[in-house]
Amino acid sequence: MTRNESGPSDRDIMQLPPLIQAFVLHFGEMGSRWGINRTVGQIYALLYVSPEPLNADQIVEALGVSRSNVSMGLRELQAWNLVKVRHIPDDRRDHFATPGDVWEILRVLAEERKKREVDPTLSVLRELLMQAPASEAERHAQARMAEMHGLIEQLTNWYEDVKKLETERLAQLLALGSRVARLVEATDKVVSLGRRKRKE
Amino acid sequence: MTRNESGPSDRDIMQLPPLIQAFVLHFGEMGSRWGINRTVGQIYALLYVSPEPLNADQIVEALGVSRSNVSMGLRELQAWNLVKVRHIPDDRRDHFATPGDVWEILRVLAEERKKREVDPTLSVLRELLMQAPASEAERHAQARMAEMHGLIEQLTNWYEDVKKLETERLAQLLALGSRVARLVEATDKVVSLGRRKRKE
DNA sequence: CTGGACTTTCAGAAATTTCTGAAATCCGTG
DNA sequence: CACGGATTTCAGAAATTTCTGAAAGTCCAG
Repeated sequence: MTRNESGPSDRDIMQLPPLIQAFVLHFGEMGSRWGINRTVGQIYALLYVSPEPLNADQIVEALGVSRSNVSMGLRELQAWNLVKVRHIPDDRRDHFATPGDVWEILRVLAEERKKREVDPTLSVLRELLMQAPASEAERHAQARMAEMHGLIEQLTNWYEDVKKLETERLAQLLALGSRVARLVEATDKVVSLGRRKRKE
Repeated sequence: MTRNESGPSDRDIMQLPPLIQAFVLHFGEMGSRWGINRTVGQIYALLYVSPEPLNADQIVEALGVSRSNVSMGLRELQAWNLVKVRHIPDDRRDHFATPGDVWEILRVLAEERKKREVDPTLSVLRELLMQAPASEAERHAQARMAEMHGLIEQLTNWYEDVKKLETERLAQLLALGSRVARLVEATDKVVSLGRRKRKE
């Protein structure tokens, strides 16, 4: 039974508590800077602060957007692995929730953004670097591309590496911040000392 | 998505070497995923691989877009600190170039994206966390916001920390990858051992 | 000043993205 | 297998963003 009360007036966000409304609206506006649209941002924010999974109609009512828009938004969020379907006993409708652990969310975000924003460029660069330059201009361009490729590869290698760490260790590393540099410095000395015996 | 498919229109990119053209076109298409528009992406790519600074008209000719569009694109890239003006002796026109060092570019990008994508959210979260929750729903929402805020703050603190490192050290750190975790682990032991006697 | 080389601004056109309602599809039940 | 609730699809409407040409602005040499 759908208790679909027609909205009292306009299409605005309805009776959400002000705190939640502010949060949802902010994510909606931020959405564009993050490459997602307003509705998707709002849906995500709403699910993120919701104590239990919501179904599509609840989202429609809370945000005041069309059912089909919510459907598409949820679809996109699922493609991003940012929401998952939960089933509630004795309820045929799909319910949706965000992962509870913020670290998990961070991992998913990093992974997906890398997949969409970095990997394609990396692969184009690789391809272009394979070709033989046909002029001085192309040679120079390729050298620049090689620089870019090298940097991105270093970054992604590092990322692939640290993403394997358990959250516990990751947090420790974060907490260390640049103090870790001192460690590296120390290691560096040891290494370069060792190297000096053979070379230089 | 793409407008200029294979039309031999005179508005297309002109006599760029194929390698450079491919690079420029890729950055144009990637632009949308990066929150910049096609022209801005293309301008950046073009300047990035150019051996010397270009003036606006050269960009117009290379990309086949309007002069005003180039002007706006350059303006945006300058706002991002991704291109700088260079002056060529005996030439009144402004010339533009990207920073040569890819690490410098990385720093600029990180800084600007943080400024645009993270800082506003952090400040909204802080503000919302100050308010007294008026209901159980708000209380729960605030708890979730606090989790998010905590994580973002940890990340930005880490970032503020490591961005101070010289490129040299930064590269070392990257190269270490997750092996740094072992160092941390070891240090952890040493430190906790040492703490019983003395420090550092 | 004035003329000309260079650049920016801006209103509207063009392109793209987002959103919607209606229709179609799916799927378990009676 | 027909019914009905739940969901998705999709064509077009609405909103937003990007792009352009024309006009205005800037700056300097003469």
